[in-house]
Amino acid sequence: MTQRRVTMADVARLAGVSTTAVSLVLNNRQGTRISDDVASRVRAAAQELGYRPNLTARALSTQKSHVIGFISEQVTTDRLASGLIRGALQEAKRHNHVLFIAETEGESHAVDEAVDALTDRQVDGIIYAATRPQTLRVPARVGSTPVVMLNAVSDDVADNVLADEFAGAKDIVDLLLESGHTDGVVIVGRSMDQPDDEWLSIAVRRRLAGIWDSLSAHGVRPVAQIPCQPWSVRSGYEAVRDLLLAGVQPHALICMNDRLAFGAYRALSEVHLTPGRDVSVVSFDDDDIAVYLHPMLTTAAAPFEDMGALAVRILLDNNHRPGEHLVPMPLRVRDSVHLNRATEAEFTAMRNPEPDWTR
Amino acid sequence: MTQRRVTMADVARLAGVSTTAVSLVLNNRQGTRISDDVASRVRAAAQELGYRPNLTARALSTQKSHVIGFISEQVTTDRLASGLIRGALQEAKRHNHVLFIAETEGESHAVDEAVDALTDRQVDGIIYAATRPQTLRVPARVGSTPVVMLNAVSDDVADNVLADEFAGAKDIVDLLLESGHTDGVVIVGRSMDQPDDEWLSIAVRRRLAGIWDSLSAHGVRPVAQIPCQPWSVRSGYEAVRDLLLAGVQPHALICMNDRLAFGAYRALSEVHLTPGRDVSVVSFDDDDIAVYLHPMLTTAAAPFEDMGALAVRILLDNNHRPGEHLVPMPLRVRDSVHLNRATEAEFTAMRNPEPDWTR
DNA sequence: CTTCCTAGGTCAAGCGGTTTAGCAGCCGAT
DNA sequence: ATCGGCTGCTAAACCGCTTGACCTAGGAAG
Repeated sequence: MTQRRVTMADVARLAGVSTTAVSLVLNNRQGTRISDDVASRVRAAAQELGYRPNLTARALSTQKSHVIGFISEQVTTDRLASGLIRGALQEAKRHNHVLFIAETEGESHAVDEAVDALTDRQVDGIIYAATRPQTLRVPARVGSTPVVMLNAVSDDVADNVLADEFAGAKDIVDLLLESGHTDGVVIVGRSMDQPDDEWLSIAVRRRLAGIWDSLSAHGVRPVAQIPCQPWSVRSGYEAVRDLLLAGVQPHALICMNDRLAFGAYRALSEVHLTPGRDVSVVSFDDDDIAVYLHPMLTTAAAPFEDMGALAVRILLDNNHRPGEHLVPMPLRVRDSVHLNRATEAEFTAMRNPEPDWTR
Repeated sequence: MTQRRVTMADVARLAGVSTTAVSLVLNNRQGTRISDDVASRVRAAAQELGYRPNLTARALSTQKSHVIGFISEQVTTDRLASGLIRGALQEAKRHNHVLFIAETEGESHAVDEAVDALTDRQVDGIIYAATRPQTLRVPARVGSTPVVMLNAVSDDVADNVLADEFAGAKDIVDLLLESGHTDGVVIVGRSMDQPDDEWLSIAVRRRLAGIWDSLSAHGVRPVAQIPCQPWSVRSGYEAVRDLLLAGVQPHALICMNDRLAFGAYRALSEVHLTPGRDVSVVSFDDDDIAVYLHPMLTTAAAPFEDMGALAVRILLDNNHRPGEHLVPMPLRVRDSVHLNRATEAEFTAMRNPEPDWTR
């Protein structure tokens, strides 16, 4: 029951050596002169007793806890924070680190509390993850603990990792246009000349820039651009419904995210237009709903897991060059874009080998 | 830069007392005789220096880390693990605890690794969360660290928290039947007399029992029961499509989960039957997709957040009575069941005040 | 004038590791 | 014989906090 955990002293006693020797052997430190005889005795003893080092004690002594703090506005919400966490988790594990998780729900006093709770526990670094890539102030009180912003930007913090929105947008629109869908292009979610507002985060800005870069490279002008305030299913539905009511016949929809696309699908099906046949649709994020849709959505995936992993790597690598780290957005080529022969050949390899229909 | 963190010794020096005094004051321990004068000097000094205790050191000394380990098969996946984590997180925070997260992806060696990683860090307790309420063996090597199973059951572990599937099922089917939908009842997902298989977890068993309890209490016999192997969107679609093809006209669908319901919706709409008008649909889990559906799904919600919170409370309360802890499943009364006057009055209060359409 | 409380603290030994300085023995060179 | 240098290992300080044992001065009691 209250069996004391076996300590280094126990191992030392059994092996008939000092704890120093045990420490040196078990951490197999180079450059220290320990005989093979002692080394093997120590190892045998440790093995026999089932010794495991107490990492709390080690942390106290070495000032390295092998723990990373992960502060996030929310831990739940579709793939977003989940993906970031999951990526960070796996990368941390490979480096024998463990993750503290804290949630702030956007309240700034909660951020301070979380930072305190983590630094009080000697974390080796802090990852601050936001649900939307915004510029935000990170609490000054981080002391000497390194911080990296994940899916966010801060003036005070050197490192931040973001999705490569520009390239992703360019790629997915290239796919659309090179499949021949250059007429009747509609952008759902935002117009280029719409005035700036709180919604215009860095991510949106770049996503839009990528779209336009591709459009003008192909000499294409959209027939309509519809701003939407929240990027919700309802907004997408209303936007496309109104468009159809106004008599516009779209042939290619560029939706600013998957939720808008979901709404667009509904509006299209109401007038018996089938996505992927009558209208090609591309979108962003690869939200969970993307594969629930019928036909499944072709979308530029937000690479959350990769981003989370990269954040950890940056934190652990103390001679990386600081700055902005962009993670590519992989294209999920599914069924909402009708491919022509050329693009079929080029993009077919990108298809999900096994769409997770069965989930 | 490399500014040393202020320690208790610093505070003691500034206040002109011993570290013992500082410790006693700052932890305001009762029954120790410290003058008000000293106490206030200590507090002032701590305040002035911005002292924060080093919790690693404290943990080493007290053998209590104020950290809880959370091992989960997956951290992501729709509301499931996310909800459990989120609930645990918030409850932990209220008790000044922090959560370590570890993920196993179902591999058993990963479980051992995770347990080691956590116990090496002196966690005060471990929560083991599964994605499906199964009976599973928990590694023996947990030593003296208490464990609670979350959404799972183990013979070796005393405490486990589960959703109250029986009551939830009974409630949601009561709602359906008392709204007058007693003819043409179809159970989608499992038949009562289906042979046991790996899918028949405790949760499913109880859910089914609750359904039948309600049915027989109301003297209702379903016109059909359709087993489905994975409870996926596709299965639900195929099940209902085949049913309709066979000429059965359902008026009330009891779907074993929301994904099946999603598929059922599609099959119904193909023959121009509208859920909530022509056919009432009830379901389980309150998955994310439940509110994306049109009309929104009336479902018995899996109370993941409450379950996570309860697990933490159990772990921290060392004189609770051990055993099985059931958490009620709240009904989400939305639009897929056509209510009659009586049930309207009774259940209308349960409606979500603000459906999160806008997400 | 001792003795005994008691109020008000302090000392020092942990907790379980890491790490620096140093010690003993042995050998070859001077 | 002396000295320096190497090899192989240990003593002890330290990381920052907690805690049971102990110490001291002042007043009350004898």
